[in-house]
Amino acid sequence: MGIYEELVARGLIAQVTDEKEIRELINNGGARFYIGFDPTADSLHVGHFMALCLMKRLQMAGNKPVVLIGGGTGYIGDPTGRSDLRQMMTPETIQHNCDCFKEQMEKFIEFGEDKAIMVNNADWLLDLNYIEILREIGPHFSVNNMLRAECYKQRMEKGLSFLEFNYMIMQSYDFYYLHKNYGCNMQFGGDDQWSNMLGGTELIRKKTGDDAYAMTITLLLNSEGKKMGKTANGAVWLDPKKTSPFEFYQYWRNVGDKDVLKCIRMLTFLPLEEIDKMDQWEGADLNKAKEILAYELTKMVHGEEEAKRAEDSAKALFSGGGTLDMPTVTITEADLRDGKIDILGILVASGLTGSRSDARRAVEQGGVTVDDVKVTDVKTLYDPKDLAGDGIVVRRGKKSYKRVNF
RNA sequence: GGGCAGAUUCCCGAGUGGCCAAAGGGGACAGACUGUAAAUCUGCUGCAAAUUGCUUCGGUGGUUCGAAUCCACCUCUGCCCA
Repeated sequence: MGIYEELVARGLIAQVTDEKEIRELINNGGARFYIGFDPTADSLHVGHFMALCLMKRLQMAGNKPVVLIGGGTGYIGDPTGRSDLRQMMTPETIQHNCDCFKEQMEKFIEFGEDKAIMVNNADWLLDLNYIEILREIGPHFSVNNMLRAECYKQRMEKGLSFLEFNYMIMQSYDFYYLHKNYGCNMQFGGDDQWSNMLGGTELIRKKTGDDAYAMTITLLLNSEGKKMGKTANGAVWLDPKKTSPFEFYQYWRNVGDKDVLKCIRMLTFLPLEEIDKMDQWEGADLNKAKEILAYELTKMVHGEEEAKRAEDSAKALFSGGGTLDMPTVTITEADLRDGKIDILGILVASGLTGSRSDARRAVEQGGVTVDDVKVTDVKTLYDPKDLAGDGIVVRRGKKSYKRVNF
């Protein structure tokens, strides 16, 4: 089975420009492909992770990856899939984000001579001359066609600025530039990037007469059609400072039944035969699949040691027993009132609730536990002396808990 | 540049002088049931020294005993015309 067939079997491929040619190309290791990453935040998230894994798979099949960091396109902002105007980022933020991306990527992809290379489109986009570029590539774009593209259609009602309108052109130019200077013949991207990517293949054909290909990766959607890798507080980040390994583990441990196998297929490197076996699992057995998913992904992102710790903590927390390794918060003198602290104060100080009102509600609804004993009185007081040493374990709801000491 | 419409709490969206911390829905959170899933039911969703008080309806000023609601100016967004 070639790499192309494997990608299909894993459900990773969404759209391709020319199936036959692309299969031929990547199965024989002939692709020099790029994936672009726009530095919209200071950490990569799950969506990027998928793309990086795809790079790795293709690289293992002998293809040459080019990581393109959008230090230049970050100045514009991709309107795709957004209903409102992106906030413009300052050059400093963009630079900072690029640096963060670079650091994280180096953990997944090997860069170097004859391996993967990393480029930043700031290097060529920022110096473009407006008139020159207009004359060079402007004639090859039809505004009529662009307006018909799905990504802009969605914005026709809410408004689309000229700035954002140019995003597609810049991305197309990137592909063209990489084709000319690095022999890049293929682009990968999220399925929402389809129109932007087609812009590139067409520009290349019009400018050089060469064929270039594009292929999109299936967006990881859950059974309700929502993007996965998002929580109420934002994305699931790869940076352990933004999403702790435990939270990361829990996110995957908690995916819905209908989504587990899809995630395992798309995100892990487990052999397909093994996954097909899991496909037979039903009901409570699926819990095992979730453990595997969570463990595998945590291992890939944070390393084996962290994955084990997250797994142990989860087991201790949900299956009872065992002292677990948990986030600890230390109460300070400033949190005390008359030498003591009440339960509400503890909840707020530990970050388990956002405000005292919020904490009060949590207690009133019976959602707060201290050392496994339900707290029923909002006015319960604690003496800091009792919190010395190991302190107490405060739990809010089923899944959030903190150790609190003084 | 001209005309019109609009900006309400996490989101959508009602409210057009007091009964408004603001309907309804979604989401989030908590409880029950479970398998750390889904579905369902219940509660809850500005802040606090908590049967009360304080701050909030794009911004700033004003009218009024009283303003999310009325007036003036400003900012932003959409539509139409240029």
